[in-house]
Amino acid sequence: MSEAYNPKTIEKKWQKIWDDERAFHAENDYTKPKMYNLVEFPYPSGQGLHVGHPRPYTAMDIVSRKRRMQGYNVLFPMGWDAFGLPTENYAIKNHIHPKIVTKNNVARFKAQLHALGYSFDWEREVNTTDPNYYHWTQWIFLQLFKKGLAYKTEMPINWCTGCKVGLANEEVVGGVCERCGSPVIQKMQSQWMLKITAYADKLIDDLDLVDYIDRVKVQQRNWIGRSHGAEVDFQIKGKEEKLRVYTTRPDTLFGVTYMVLSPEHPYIEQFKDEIKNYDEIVAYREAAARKSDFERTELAKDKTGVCIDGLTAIDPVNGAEIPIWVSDYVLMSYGTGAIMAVPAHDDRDWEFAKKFGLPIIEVIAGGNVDEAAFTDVQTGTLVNSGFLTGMSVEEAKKAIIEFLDKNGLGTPKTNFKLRDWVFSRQRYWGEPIPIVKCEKCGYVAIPEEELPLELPEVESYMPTDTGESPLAHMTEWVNTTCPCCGGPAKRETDTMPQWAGSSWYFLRYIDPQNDHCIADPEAMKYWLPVDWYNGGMEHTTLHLLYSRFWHKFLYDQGVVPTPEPYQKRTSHGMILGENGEKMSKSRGNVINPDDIVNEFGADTLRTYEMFIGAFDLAAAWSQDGVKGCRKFLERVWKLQDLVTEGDGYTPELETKIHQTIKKVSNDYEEMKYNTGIAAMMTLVNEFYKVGKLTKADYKVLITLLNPVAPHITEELWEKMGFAGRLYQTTWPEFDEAKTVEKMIEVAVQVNGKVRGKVMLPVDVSKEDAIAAGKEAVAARLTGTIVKEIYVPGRLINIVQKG
RNA sequence: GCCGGUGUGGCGGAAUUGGCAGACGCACUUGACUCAAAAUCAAGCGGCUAAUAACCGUGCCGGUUCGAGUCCGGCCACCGGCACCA
Repeated sequence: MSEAYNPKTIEKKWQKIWDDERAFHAENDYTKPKMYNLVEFPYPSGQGLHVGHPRPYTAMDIVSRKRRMQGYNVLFPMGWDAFGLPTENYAIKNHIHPKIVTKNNVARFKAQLHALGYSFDWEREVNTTDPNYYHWTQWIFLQLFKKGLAYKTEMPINWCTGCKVGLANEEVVGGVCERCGSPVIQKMQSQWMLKITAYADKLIDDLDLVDYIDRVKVQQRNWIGRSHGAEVDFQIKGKEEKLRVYTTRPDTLFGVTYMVLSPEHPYIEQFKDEIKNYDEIVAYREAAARKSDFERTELAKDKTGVCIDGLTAIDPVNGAEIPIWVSDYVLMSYGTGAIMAVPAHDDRDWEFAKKFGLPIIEVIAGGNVDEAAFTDVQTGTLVNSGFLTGMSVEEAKKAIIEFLDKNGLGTPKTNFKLRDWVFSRQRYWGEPIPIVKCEKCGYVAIPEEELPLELPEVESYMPTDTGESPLAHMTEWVNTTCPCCGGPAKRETDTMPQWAGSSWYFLRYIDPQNDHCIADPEAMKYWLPVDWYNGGMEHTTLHLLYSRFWHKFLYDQGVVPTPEPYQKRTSHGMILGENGEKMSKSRGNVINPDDIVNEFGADTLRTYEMFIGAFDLAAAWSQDGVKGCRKFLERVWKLQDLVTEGDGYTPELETKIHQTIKKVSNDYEEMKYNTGIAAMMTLVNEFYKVGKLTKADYKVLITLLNPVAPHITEELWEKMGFAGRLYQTTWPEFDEAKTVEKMIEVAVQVNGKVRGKVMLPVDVSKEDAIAAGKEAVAARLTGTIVKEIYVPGRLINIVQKG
């Protein structure tokens, strides 16, 4: 009898051996086929590891371990995304330097990850708060600055009243701060911006080059929000000036019955003398400005507006004189801040026209514009539209854009919803922006030799209500000289957002110690792109988009060798509490992974998280389910007592073994871990049914299981006296011919209902199969047979009438 | 409102993509072992049934097909994202 399975000792033992043997170190051996697997590096929070972390980490660990055994040079690194507000807030509250807080948190996270037995190459560990790392984050910023893609501008920003910091649009969710839930207000502030919009087209188009799961691509496309249309000029009656609008439906130009300006449109000021009801319009503008984001959303259905008395526009295609309104349903921040309204074919314009009694002119037949706007672009035909009449929407669009262009009345135009990236944060615990402001020279980059520009020590990390970073109080640090003219200058005191360090970290893993550049170009050429990147859906329009942007910029600068950073992107589902709700302290349903490791072992936790359900869907925790997985590992452990000497597979299980190798190998690659584990459970059950197994049988089982449960299998490998280490062995092969059963049970249906079964040889002819099937259900064949179907290896269906 | 996802036993979930619905696991029931319990092992386990008979059964309604969880049309519910983007 073998001794009891004791994960505590086994797991520590093997973790030490793997460390000592540098088992998972990825060499820059360019002769071997490579695979670069990436998981999102964690933010080392004070709470420690969450049970959500091991799900993606174990999944990619499985793929990495399997591919190593298949001969790949696998890079599977880990690091720390350690700048960020929670650390800073904790530091303020407890009067500890954020550096110390970070160090402690990293140590704890690392110990926890280590205890889970991941095959990370710890020699390539990176930390975004390390000056040797953020040296290169700053360097990338300087390249962006030099190419005009980083600029400073005074603009209204999203100001979180809780965190006292500016936020990117992507960080504001439903009018409140994504992180702390405090209300977000608009505040004028001078901000560093990154021109991500310059890459909007490439960020959409190049999605065709990569293998991302569809929902990621769809979400990125929607977020970037590209639309094709035209800008059209409307003459303002009696003036030189024209009113320029953006429309995606220039084909409806004959149906324009009014125009709308955004309340902030400059023409309101410019033509204030002509506008007879100027006071009324200013009052409307002020009322609109006072609306909170929440109110604007809530009131979206109920349109408001004021007609400008004294200004009208002329329709460029038919000379009609059109009133101009002001309404807050038109945004200054998109297009030209003004629209042509076609109530017959736009829902919003239709609502507005109905409310204010404006005319509705149908120009596309196909609907009933008295009832609702007709917005279908597939089926309608143009009417009441001069030279466009009779055309389809598509034809009309082409024709009108050509017409406008030729006559100087408008131009084709593409617009995006994507805005530039607000890159300043008024906080301490981030990368200093390596720029100084000189009275004479303006904003000047600090010389690259001076990088890294390190964070100075400050007395207080407290953020301020004035919107200034804590760094602003460090006068001896702030006051410096201009690298350009030598005159007095001030350092930028804003820091970078947390997204900065994570936008390029996968490059640094390739060559983490390099002092001369981001990473050695030869090494990047070998390792890039990342072959497989798994991460959370919540990062789709943030981190994933930002890092694609930076990578594309670096590609254009010749720094990196590939246009896209990640070849394949997959995403895992969330782990929910036992009650099916999101885990949180306030709900009291948090599971601590340390407790599971202590009670059941890391291998059990890993197995359970992979067995819990489909990898891409959310799944609720179940403590009983954890026990079930421990039981499975116990059964694998105890099989050692049933092992007999012998080279080949147990004859009666040979087919099953080949099938299992095939199934598990495929399932790991397709992230169907739950069914792969189920297949191994079935095989274990078969071994117990037979009552014995050969060494060869056992070898296959523990090799297949190794990526999921690496410690127990490595221990069993040693106990069985197999040569070398399990992690160094090769992945088992299957013989396709041997995965096929010789005799197959086939269902026999009569009129589509199963009425019997027959055992048939796999290669039976259709005629013989049907004959055997008829015999099996002879008693039921009372009518006239009209059809006989045989699906090889599956079923026979006899269709009869009467 | 728009976009995406999901809906299958008491529960988590399978189903080779149009071919025997419920693999695997949990929970439960019964039996063995035990003074007893736990653990372990064995058997059972969708509903209706005396039944291993028949029938019903994959959110709802309809359709295509010899055959539908899977395809088509029309709904409903829940989850996630976006939200006056012209």
